[in-house]
Amino acid sequence: MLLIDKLSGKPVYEQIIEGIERNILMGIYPEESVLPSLRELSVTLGINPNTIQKSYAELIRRGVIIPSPGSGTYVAPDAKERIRAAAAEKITMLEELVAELALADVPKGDVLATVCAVYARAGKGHSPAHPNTYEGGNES
Amino acid sequence: MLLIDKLSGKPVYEQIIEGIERNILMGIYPEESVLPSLRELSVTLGINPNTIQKSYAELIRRGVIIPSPGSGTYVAPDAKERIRAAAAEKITMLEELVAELALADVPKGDVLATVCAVYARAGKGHSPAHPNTYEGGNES
DNA sequence: ACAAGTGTACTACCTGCAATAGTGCAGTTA
DNA sequence: TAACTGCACTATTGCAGGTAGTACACTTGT
Repeated sequence: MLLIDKLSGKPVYEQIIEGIERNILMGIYPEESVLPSLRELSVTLGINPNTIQKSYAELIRRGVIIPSPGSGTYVAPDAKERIRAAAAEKITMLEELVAELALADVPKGDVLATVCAVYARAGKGHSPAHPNTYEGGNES
Repeated sequence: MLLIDKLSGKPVYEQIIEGIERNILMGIYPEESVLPSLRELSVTLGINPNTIQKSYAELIRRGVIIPSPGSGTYVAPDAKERIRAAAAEKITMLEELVAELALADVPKGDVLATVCAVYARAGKGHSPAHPNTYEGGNES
């Protein structure tokens, strides 16, 4: 399920985007499956349909999901790949954040330890090599 | 000098806060020295005095700078310490960002390499222990 | 053919935040 | 005293996030 925190200060439509991408990466929304409809998500999340649509529109723009008017909105066959490619650009953000920490004399060891801890928690400490072993293709 | 990018999307007053903190950490604004007056900064940056004051007010709230009405605004004697303490809390942000990267299968090695590269560039790769021995940087 | 559900596209409105603009006041300093 | 300082206040503009409601064209299942 998607969890929305209206008090987090973070725009709701961004939370929805991140939540959907997370669900896709975790396999909760498998590639080529149907997403909840705008109105359905709107009801379950208690959020205006227009806000949902804003999120969907952005994901469509990124090629992560594909709309099929009258039928529904589907997870793109290469959704995970696209999400990963976009996420890789977050390395830039990482650089900026680490630069601030370095400037503030946060020990390099602390930062490295934090990174390792997070990866350990995520259970992805090993190199992923080629994550191409996934599900069989069919589509509408 | 402080550089403000009005097109960055980042609020100007935040850029001013970060710029001043950076200048303090780098010794450009030494502890206990006088900061530019509201009106002076307003002119040199081409920004409304109220915006500058908003930035100063936040830094005052954090105890990083100390106002002396009629006289000027001064860098707190323990300004660097306070800034560093606040910056250490950015570890939380680091955790969140790294978690996203991990989820997107960005190799742990890439992240670690990025961290090391940034620290090397910053010239702070060695344990800081007690960072009270360096710089006499000044300028204005 | 029909009804229900789908995505899409609008317009209008409210709210809060960032920023500008201007004025005035009290304190400090030379 | 004059000039500077920080401080406080109001008003206004612009923009982004979000809500609300409507309408339309398409697909699907019966």
